Amino acid sequence: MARRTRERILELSLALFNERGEPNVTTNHIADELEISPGNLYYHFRNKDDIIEQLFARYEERMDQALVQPEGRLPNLEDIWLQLHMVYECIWDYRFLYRDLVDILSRSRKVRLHFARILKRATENATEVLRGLVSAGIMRASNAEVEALATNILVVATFWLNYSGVRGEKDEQQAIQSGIRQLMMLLAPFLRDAERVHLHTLCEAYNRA
Amino acid sequence: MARRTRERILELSLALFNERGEPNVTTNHIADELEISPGNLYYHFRNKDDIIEQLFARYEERMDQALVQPEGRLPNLEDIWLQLHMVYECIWDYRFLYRDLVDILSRSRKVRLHFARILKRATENATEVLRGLVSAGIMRASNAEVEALATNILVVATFWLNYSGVRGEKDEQQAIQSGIRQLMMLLAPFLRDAERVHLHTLCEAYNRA
DNA sequence: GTCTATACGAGGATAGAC
DNA sequence: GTCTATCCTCGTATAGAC
Repeated sequence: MARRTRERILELSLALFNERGEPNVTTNHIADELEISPGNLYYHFRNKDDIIEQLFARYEERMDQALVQPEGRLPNLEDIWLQLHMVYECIWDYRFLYRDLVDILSRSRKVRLHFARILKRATENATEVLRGLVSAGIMRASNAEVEALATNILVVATFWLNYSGVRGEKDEQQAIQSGIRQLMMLLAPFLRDAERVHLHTLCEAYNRA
Repeated sequence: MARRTRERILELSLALFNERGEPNVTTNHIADELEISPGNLYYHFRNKDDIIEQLFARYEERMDQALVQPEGRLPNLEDIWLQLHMVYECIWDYRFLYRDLVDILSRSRKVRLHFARILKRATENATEVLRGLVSAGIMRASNAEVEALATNILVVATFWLNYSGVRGEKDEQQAIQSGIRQLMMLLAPFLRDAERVHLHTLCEAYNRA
């Protein structure tokens, strides 16, 4: 039962962190709900931060997958939409990280460095996609504009769930859909007219879905 | 010395919250640094949340002032720049609120409602300014675009200091300047060519300042 | 208004038996 | 691997003297 208990601790921790916020979940809560002893929990993990670091490692792996680019061809608007969906799903599944981002990063150098890496990679990814759109003639923007746009995409993506949560939005799918639309509206003004119409059609379609 | 002590508690609390993060500052820390007793602190405030609510009231008043529109004329780009500066200065001075926004809002219904009010007012303000630019012919955008743009401005403004902090930026003026530039880059693609050039000149000027 | 002293509970963590 | 028992520390908050 060793692996199993360790796994159950991680799963429940993630669920409780997401639901109640990491600062509001103690090791005792976790042990209680699993009906194991606190001592047992501390057999499997050095401390609470250890649990968070293990969860972060899974988050990082998942996000890395979501940031993989299709090889050998330029992405179209549907590709982008799909990728944003995977990114937001990942953020949603580990939203406790984003809810208390500054505190969590301040407590662990390791997590801080790895999060910086993810942010860097995501920025490069966004920049690359945007440059692809520009060189395909789908989008028109200067280098400075691409850079600023990539940053704004990162900021909005990183904090959208916090923002929509503060605004009272509770439904996951709703929050994710509106998050994607916000990002798309960020790059819409740079698109050619034909592509802008295409984007609007996509938005309409997903609004009804 | 009554008013004075109360005032000193509020001032130091704000400074410590901003510096170390609200969750990492206890009432004992505050009392210690002021060289007063914990009991004395609790004579002036019911509890820690009471201190936060008082600080929030000051924040709210300050932000309300920053959101006042000049009467009787449409704002130009310099007006907008100045207003954004006042907004960011206010956010900076109360950045502990933004650092742990979700947690702080979850603990106090009062603060939650008032923050929602500020967010609403800021969104209306942004929308109004954008509509002004559109009707003055300085900017071209549909209603849907104005709405999405206003939301993105709010998201970026709300979380910019967190984002730039996570990225390692420590200098206040630097962070604020880059925050303003990011917001300006958000509306740049909607501006007429002449105004876009004007904006770039402004950016250059402030970059050197 | 301010202090001293203290109660109380919570959370993190460990020792040692089984 | 798991449990029981326990410790320690910290943070909040109050009582009562001055």
